[in-house]
Amino acid sequence: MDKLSDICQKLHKLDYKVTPQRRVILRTFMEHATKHLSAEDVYNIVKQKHPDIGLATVYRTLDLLSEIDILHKINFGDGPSRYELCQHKSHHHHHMICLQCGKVEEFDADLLESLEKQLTNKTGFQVVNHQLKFFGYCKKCLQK
Amino acid sequence: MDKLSDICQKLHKLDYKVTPQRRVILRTFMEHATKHLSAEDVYNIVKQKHPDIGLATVYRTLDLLSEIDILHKINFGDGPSRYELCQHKSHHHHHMICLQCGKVEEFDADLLESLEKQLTNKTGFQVVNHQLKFFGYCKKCLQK
DNA sequence: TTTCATGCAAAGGTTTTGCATACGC
DNA sequence: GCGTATGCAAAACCTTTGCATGAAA
Repeated sequence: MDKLSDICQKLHKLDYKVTPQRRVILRTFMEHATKHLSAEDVYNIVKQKHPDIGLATVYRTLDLLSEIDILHKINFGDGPSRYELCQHKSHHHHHMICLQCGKVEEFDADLLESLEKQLTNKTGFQVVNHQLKFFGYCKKCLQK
Repeated sequence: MDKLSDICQKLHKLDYKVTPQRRVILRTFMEHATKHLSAEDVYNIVKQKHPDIGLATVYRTLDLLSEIDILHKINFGDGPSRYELCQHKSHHHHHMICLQCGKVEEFDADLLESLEKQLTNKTGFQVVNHQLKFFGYCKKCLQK
């Protein structure tokens, strides 16, 4: 979908500088597209090839990238906030969190459009995004 | 719905002690049923009539009550976790978070049952609860 | 050359923990 | 009386901030 160069262009257009740190953090998300990384996760991955990076820079970059809708910030209720690339699908992609083992799986579906319309009609609230989490037990844990 | 005495009975049955602190924290939620209280909120309210209570006790009580499904823990992405009484409706009650003013409103609907069934069929994940948040702009902010 | 980004260290906010004491049962 | 719950203070954990330096445009 979005390539690194596309995202750098977006940064440019918005008058943000394209620094090596921002580049390497973005690349980290592309190389771990299926995972939900915390700031600490990103920091540890990036430090291997870029040992001088600071944790504060990671936080600032994640904030920035969330602000401009490149990353999506989620909190699963275990400690830290986690981030994933937005990509186009993200609006219809939800999380299943296993209460036993803590694993987070993903599920794509869009049955919320009609619910959103109903909500706007009733309340006047204009929806721009939603977040849906399912809590329960994953297949593996059920088999035990 | 659930009265204080019912909840105390539940504590009893599970071999937890019914202390004045637990009682007063529960009463706080009953008296602020429409709000989403953080640990600090609860602490400040309770301290007015019970100045010796400790913040750690509040945290431990909120944890306990969430564990046994009396309270429901939510994180709206602004600092602290917040809590509300579960009550029976809570499974079909969702939150609308205004990106402008930060106000949290509630919306009741149950269109997720069919989605949950579909999810279980496809993935084998057994759902016990869900959490749905809508982000957008509230009526008041739209009018400005 | 100007301005924004970075690294470091310190501070801030939220939550958890250890331990001696107090209290429900 | 036994064992859990409490209060306090300290620590742990996650995140933000101030400031001097460094690098992108």
